[in-house]
Formats: sequence, C-alpha cells, structure tokens
Amino acid sequence: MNIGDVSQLTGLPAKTIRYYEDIDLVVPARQSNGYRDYSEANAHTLAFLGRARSLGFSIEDCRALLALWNDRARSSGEVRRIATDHLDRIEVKIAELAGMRDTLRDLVSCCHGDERPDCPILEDLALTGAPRELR
Amino acid sequence: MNIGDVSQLTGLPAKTIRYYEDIDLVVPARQSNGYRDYSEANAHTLAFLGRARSLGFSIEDCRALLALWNDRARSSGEVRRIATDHLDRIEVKIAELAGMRDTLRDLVSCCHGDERPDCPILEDLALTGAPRELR
DNA sequence: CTTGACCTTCCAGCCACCGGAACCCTTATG
DNA sequence: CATAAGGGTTCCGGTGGCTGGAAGGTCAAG
Repeated sequence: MNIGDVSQLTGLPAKTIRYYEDIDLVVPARQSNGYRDYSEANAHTLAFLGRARSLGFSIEDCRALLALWNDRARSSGEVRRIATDHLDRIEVKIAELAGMRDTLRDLVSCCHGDERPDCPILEDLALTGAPRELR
Repeated sequence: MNIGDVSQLTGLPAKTIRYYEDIDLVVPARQSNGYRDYSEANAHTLAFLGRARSLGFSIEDCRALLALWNDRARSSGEVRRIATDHLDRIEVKIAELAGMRDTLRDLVSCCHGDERPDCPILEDLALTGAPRELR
C-alpha cells in the first residue's frame, strides 16, 4: 500500500504517517521506486495510533501501548495503569479549564459590552492577583 | 527595578519576562550597566499579563487586551468579544476532554487490570474507529 | 509527450516558554 | 585586595506533535 492509501484508510494525514516513521513508531518497507510500502499490519498499527491519539494519549504513551499490544505475555494491569494515569491528567486539565471558564463567565456577565470604555474584565485583569505593592 | 524584583513581585519567571521583551510585550528601560530597569507601570503590565495568561488567553489575545487596557477610548464591547471568544474555545476544549474522559472511564472500568493479558482497553484501541477493511 | 496526481526528502515554523553555557556586575567577607 | 556568592546578560537549542512548502522523482492516462 502507498502512503496515500493508508492515509485514506486510517484517516491520518500522510505528513503524520511520515512523522511516525521518523520517530520509529511505524516503519514500513520500501518499494523498488523508493515509495513506502505499508502492510496490513502497518495499517492496523496506524489505526491503533490514531485511536489512541484521539483519546489524548501522548506519543510516548502510544509507544508503550503499542509495545504492550504486541506483547502476548503482557499484563492488562500495565495497560490499565497507563490509562488511569492519563485519565487523571485529563481530569486535572478539565478542572483547570473549568476554573478558567467559571472566572471568565463571571467576568463576561459583569461586562455590559457596549461602546463605553469602563470594563470589569480589564479591571479584574489589572487588579486581581496583582500584589498589594502594585495596587 | 531589576528583573529579579519584578519577577518576585509578579510571580513570573525571569525567563518569561525576558521572553515578553523579546516579543515586544513589555520592553523595559536599561540601566547604565545593561541591566533591565522595570518601572512600576512595567510591573503592572506584567502582572496584568500573568493574570490574563493564567486565564488561558493566548499571547496575541494578551497583546490585544493590553492595547485596549491602554486605550482610554476603548469600547468594553471589544474586550468582551475577546473574552467570549476565548470562553467559547475553552468550552469546546472542555467538551473534547470530557469526551475522552468518559471513553477512558468506560475502558478502565471494563479492564480487570491484573496479570492476565486480555485487555478491553487494547481491544478497543485496536478496533474502534478502525475501518471495516482492517477488522 | 505532456499533464496531473502521486510520491520523495529536507528545512522551517508553530506556541510559550525552559535549560544551560559562557560571560559580566555588584556586594560582602577574609 | 582577592575572592566567592549571587545577581545580571546574551545566545543556542529543545520541548510536542505535527504542518506547510520547496524542489524534485515516478507513474498512469490521454
């Protein structure tokens, strides 16, 4: 399979697939003309990567998951640990963003948002969190 | 004020403050020995930046917000628009992450996570989203 | 024979910094 | 006065995960 075919098949951009070769994630054979030649197994691996990446796993997580996937003697516990660690990080991230969202919502709801220059959003940015010496 | 003082005052790392000079956000005067010399106004601006960045505004948003902050004839509507746009982006991001979290939670809860090799997480990564041709 | 759609490599850039090397300036102490 | 500690300076390179683009090779159709 050429890179275009496997790109079509997996939904991953060709650029991304080449990048995955660069970092030794999925290294295809080569045809006599120098074109990359992807096997079905390669395509499978790329689909796996696409799915894992879409769940937010880092490339290094993906590398570990791939290794476990190819290891018949793996323990599911190890997979689970990677997933729960990732889940924890996601939850932290969500909490951070939710904090920003709440603050921003407050600020936006306080701001009339018309032609006048007075603006609670800018006032908050200028004063909240600034040390006493600067107020 | 030296960079260390203003770093202390604003909580921003000196590296970050130098970076903000590099990209023309806050350009301090210089002392005769070449050291950066921050005014109170500079410190104020940096505190503003720190707060805006902590709310997730991009550097370019910050640049725009700073310009509005310094513009007595600004309309609060413009500020509000930047903030609501940013809020929208945050909400999209949260929704994406919440989707990942839900999927991951499902997967993790399905996986017994012991010494045995069979693992619903890997099975899902291998098959979900893979095109029919690859199953 | 040409066109156009592929494919190749390589280089640069994105964002918002951070780490570190190599060197200069200031102040305190022996 | 020498030195050491603790500032400061510039510059270079790296992070993650790609993406865009240039310059060129290959292949099937008309």
